[in-house]
Amino acid sequence: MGTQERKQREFAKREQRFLAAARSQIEEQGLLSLQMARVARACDYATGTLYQHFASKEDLLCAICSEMAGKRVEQFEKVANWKASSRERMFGIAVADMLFARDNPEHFRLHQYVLTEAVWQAASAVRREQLLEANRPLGDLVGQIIKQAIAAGELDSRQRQPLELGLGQWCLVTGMHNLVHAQGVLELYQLTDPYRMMLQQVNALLNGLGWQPTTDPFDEPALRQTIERIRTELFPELCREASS
Amino acid sequence: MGTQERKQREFAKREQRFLAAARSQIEEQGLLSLQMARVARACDYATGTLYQHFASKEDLLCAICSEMAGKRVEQFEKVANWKASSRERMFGIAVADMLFARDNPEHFRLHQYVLTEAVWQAASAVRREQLLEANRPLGDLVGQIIKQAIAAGELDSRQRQPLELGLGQWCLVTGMHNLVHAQGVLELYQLTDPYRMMLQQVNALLNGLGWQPTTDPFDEPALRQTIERIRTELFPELCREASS
DNA sequence: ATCAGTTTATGAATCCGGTTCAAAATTCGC
DNA sequence: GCGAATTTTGAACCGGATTCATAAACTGAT
Repeated sequence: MGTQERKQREFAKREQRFLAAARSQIEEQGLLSLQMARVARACDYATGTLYQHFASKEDLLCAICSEMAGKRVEQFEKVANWKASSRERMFGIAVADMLFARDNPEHFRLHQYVLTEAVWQAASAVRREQLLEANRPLGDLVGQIIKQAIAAGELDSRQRQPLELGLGQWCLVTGMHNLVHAQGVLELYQLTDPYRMMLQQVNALLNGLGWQPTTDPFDEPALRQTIERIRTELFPELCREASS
Repeated sequence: MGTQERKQREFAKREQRFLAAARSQIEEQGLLSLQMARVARACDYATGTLYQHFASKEDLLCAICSEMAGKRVEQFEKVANWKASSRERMFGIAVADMLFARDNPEHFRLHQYVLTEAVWQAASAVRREQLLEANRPLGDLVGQIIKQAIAAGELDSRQRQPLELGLGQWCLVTGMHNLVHAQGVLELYQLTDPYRMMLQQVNALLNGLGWQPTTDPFDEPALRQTIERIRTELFPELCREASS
């Protein structure tokens, strides 16, 4: 029966509208002043209708995060399918994330907030699962790259699971996203251009894992050139300057 | 005049009591159900009195974080003053943090929450500054170790600022604390014993930076032995098992 | 087209807990 | 001991998330 499906489609569409409205409110006024009633009003619905979709405000935030995660996965996919060495692609993952962070400044802030105990617990189990699932491909893609590196003899697995080897870069990148959003911390130590530094450390880490071919992490011109190449080849639509 | 000072002391003491009460409530019932009125009641004061000390709930959380940061600094100091090579001390910092995380399971959860935009903005400027200052020694101590490593010829600075070189480990550790507290993420990829993996990646990173003497990150017995040595020599009071 | 039954939308009322502030209690200086 | 100044009190206030009784819309059968 077609009516059933049409309804479902319309329901899904409405959810999109709610999510878009919420996102735009966050972008304009910050996470702090997001109000459920306003989101509903902005889409010409009553508050209660919004609650047909989201069990709570935190649930809504979780859903926004899942949506964004999809976009991030797309960027990771481009890198994973890139015709380049395993090492270049692994490094490309970090670059992609840096570009993603610049293109979606609110995303990691929100992500950080959502993963907080207080928020996480207040979201529905379904949404939590959904967010985890939306993020799973990120790990899977990185895992693939690592497997290929091992198969190609460019990395010695040392009998580790693929993701175990990639965990360091994962944490390094996550940690930097955090640091960047922690108002005042980087300033405290006068660290500027954090993502450039992050990429240097990523290269050092990959060298330390023995991932071939090794590169000089502190060769700045080469670093800039690599970043530029990745941007133009894989993300031509992101045309902003390379400087942080 | 002595009365003035006595008052100040008593005021400070009361603040301690409030902080302790809040901490114990968080420990017992979770961040979610911390209530200002309950904290005040638990210390036999009225709600308003609590607000003489803390401008807001978030302000209180920030203060708790600062207090804990002091304890963390003490642990870092022990490592920094340890009679051991620069490389061992740098690695020791990561171990100290791992032990701290086990000993204070709530700390990093809270820290993560407090650094969130929504919470950070709601704390008073004074508290924010105080928290940053409480954390500054962490970076300073690491910076010292790095300087000494360079001076001793165990690390090539490549004309970087000390902390720039240490940023990778910093992010790696921070990222892991985050991951560990993000319910469900590690399970998703069946990663167990995350801190052991973190320490391996730290060693790989230090190797990649050319920090002498290099070690084999995946030599498990050696890793366990090193951790055990650090624990017994520096943190005899933390006597729990080494397994995660 | 009409009707009973069912689903969905509405938004005012409820609830919750953080925050305030006028009144009460205490302390201070004399 | 007394009036002024300071501190404490906790009930009232307030904002905003959430609920739910009611109204509206839809469904499918006659």
